[in-house]
Amino acid sequence: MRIGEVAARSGLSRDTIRFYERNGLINSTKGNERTNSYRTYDAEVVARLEMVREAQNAGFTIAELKMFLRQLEYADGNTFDADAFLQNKIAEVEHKIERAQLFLGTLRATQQALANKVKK
Amino acid sequence: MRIGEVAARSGLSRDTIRFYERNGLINSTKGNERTNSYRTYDAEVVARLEMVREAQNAGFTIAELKMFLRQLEYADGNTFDADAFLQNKIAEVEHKIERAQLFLGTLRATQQALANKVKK
DNA sequence: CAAAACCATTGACAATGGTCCATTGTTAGC
DNA sequence: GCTAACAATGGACCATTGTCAATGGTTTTG
Repeated sequence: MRIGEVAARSGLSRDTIRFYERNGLINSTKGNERTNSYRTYDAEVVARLEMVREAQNAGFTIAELKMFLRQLEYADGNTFDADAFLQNKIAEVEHKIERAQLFLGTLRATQQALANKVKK
Repeated sequence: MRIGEVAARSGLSRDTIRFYERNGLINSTKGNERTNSYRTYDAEVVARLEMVREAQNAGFTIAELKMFLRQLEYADGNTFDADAFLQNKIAEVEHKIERAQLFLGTLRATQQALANKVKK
């Protein structure tokens, strides 16, 4: 499929998709028609973009994502790095979740306090 | 206390603290000595900076934090906005946590897949 | 009292994650 | 065949979140 369709399916702008491609998060091939220079995207990139969004939400930077996705691809030779990297990231995300839950408590308490103030 | 102590206690740089103050996340007063222009910080700002860090971790931008902290201060008149704002934010953080947990699953699965590949 | 450490202010710089624009070319629909 | 919509490329631009350096003054300390 072409970039427009990827954009429509993923909800991202074409510019963003190209930006991600420049940064190595996805890739495309040259397309058959030799009349143009349009790129062709595999259907799987949509899923991949989905994952990118999840990972970003979890605090991954684009540089980290690039590494992570490379590991998904051909995790053969340098598996040591990959494992350590993942281990780190997992711990990081876990920690982040814990702290978010704490903060959620703060938010709820604030809401509560506010409600009381109103009733009074 | 002066900015240096705040920095030491909070673990943030003086520049960052000033940056936060410029952006309305904390404030200071003028200090008694009229020989200098040093600012004085209340002890509570350290706790406040702590909360700022938590909130940022949970995805708050500085602009949002500013609003939130203002509500904590004098949530009297416009409590409607504050409540809606908090409600929104709570839902947002909850959603974020859920997604982070999903992604954590992906990370673990990847780690698992990698481990299997190695054993093979 | 001299030097080291601290403070305020200003403005430049930087990294991250995009977004927008202009230009040029291609394709699709009427 | 014309026009609208789509695509590629390059570079400018943007907001956010800080960080750094220069300058000029103040305080602390040995």
